[in-house]
Amino acid sequence: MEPDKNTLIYTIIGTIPIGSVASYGQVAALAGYPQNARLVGRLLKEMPNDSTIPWHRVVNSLGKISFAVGSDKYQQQRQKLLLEGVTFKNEKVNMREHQWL
DNA sequence: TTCTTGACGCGCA
DNA sequence: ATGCGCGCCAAGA
Repeated sequence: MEPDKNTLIYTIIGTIPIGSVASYGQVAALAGYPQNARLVGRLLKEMPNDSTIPWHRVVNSLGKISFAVGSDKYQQQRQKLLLEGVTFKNEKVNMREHQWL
């Protein structure tokens, strides 16, 4: 396997503090891949379920969860964020208060 | 090997 | 605010 990008990305996501969120694009940029937000999404999708990384703190640039509203995954992520004190406004995170960086 | 997909993002109308 | 097109690029069919 090629742990390079993966490890770096996972590490970065791991540094997102509780109560805040980052966009796929931001994480990608920090990892040195500006322009490739999809890379982040793909890795998260293929990440092992037993991993402890806070994947739920990653949302799209609009502050919305990248899953169909009402879907199982959507509910899960929303719930995790709510538990950390993240507030929403019409299915969108209040970026003004929770945006990382 | 080519074509389609997709946990994205940005510029423009 | 909303929709559309295009760029990105690895995985799957």
